[in-house]
Amino acid sequence: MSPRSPAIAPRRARDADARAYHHGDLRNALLAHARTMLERDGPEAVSLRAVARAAGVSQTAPYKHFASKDDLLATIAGDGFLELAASQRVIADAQDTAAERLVLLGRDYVGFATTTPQRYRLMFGAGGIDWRAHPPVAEAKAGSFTPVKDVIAEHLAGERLASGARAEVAAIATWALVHGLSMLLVDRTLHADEQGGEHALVGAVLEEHVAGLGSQASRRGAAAAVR
Amino acid sequence: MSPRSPAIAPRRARDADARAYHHGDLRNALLAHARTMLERDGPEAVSLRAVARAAGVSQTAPYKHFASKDDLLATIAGDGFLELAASQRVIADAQDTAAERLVLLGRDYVGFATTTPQRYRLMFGAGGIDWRAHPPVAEAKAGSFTPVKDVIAEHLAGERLASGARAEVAAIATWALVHGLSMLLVDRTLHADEQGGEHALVGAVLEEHVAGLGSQASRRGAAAAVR
DNA sequence: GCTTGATGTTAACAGTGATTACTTGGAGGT
DNA sequence: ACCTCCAAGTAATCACTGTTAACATCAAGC
Repeated sequence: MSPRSPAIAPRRARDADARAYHHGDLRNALLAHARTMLERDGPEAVSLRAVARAAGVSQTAPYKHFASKDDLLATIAGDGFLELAASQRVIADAQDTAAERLVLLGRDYVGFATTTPQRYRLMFGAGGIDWRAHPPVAEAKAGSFTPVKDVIAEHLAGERLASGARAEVAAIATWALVHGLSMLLVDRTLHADEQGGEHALVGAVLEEHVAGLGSQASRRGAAAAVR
Repeated sequence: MSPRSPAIAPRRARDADARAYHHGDLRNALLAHARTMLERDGPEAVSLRAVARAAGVSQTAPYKHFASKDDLLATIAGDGFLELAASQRVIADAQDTAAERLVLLGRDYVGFATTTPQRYRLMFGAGGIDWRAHPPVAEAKAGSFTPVKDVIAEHLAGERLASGARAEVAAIATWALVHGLSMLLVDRTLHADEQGGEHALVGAVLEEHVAGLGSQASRRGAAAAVR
């Protein structure tokens, strides 16, 4: 994201007086204030004018850096997906068992969601913005899912009956499970502290899921589902 | 929901002229138009004024029937949760195996979500309304989860090691799985037709999950998660 | 038949996203 | 050293939103 950030900052030559006519780094300042307001009030309550006020500029100044309010939010969401993807990639490439990495991936995913819950909500549709209208965001979103998909494939590689379709289903199920858990926590439908804390809850749910993935019973179940 | 609907409609005495000064059944007309616009444009784009226009009434008339826009949306969401809960209850009380009923519950749940996707988004936080500020909605929401919880408890009742905590975790995992799948379908992150259709996808995911729930492996997994 | 209260309407306020036309001032070529 | 150009700021304005206050209407009950 942040496509046009110049390699070397051409402004802010004088270092002292921050309040020139030209702001110096308004784009990033706007993003920072928007992120703060996003996490405080939620995506629906973020106002471009309020962001501009917080940055100390006129209400139309943001339009020199973002085509629209949606464009600003898309930048934040896209950065979020890239951040998530990078974090997941590191875990996926670690040395542990595939099963262990799956649990770690799940913990990391849910942790990402609960650390910046409003951003997570934004990333998954809460502002009513369709990322298909913002291709870089759509790409980053898809990319954030590939580490899980890879590790699932690896986890099921040693199995008989391990068709590609089965790995695909298992990957979708895992994503759905972790995403659903994140959503229920983020919108406060579930309260982690009533379930022994996030660590214990995510651990219990994921260990059960991953163990089930490899079991004889789940193979029978998956086979039965085809009919 | 819809608390104050009179037992017998006291107006619309003359049946012909629909355009009296008093609308006759404005409350329900507003709800109907709101539902239509909700499903067409999403919760974020629903405007109380547009709803009023659609009903052919002044923009402040809705305030005689709803305290605020959020109140109108809360009514729709609450009705949605009641509808979902009723449908789930019927399946939970059917004659099939607990395992079979779990799959049917999942199908029903995902079907509910994908039939009226924008309403489902509204019910789960899109629109930025916190149902804790609308107690009847919060109750209806909690109630829509109990059928699954009951059947999970029943499913695990025959097991050794079947502590209440384990059933609780399994219920949460199941809810998260089905809710996550619904969300991914509803916000078009996933496309059911690329996965063999919704029926096949939900079937595959749920059969695998339910089979895993009862397996030896999942018991080992759940035990391991405690550490 | 008069009063009353629920159900409408009109007018207004503050806040929003966005567009247009303007000003400013720093960077680079001559 | 100057001068031009254009990215990055501003002010004014439009259409729209949620919400409130004050006023109008009409059906029903005493």
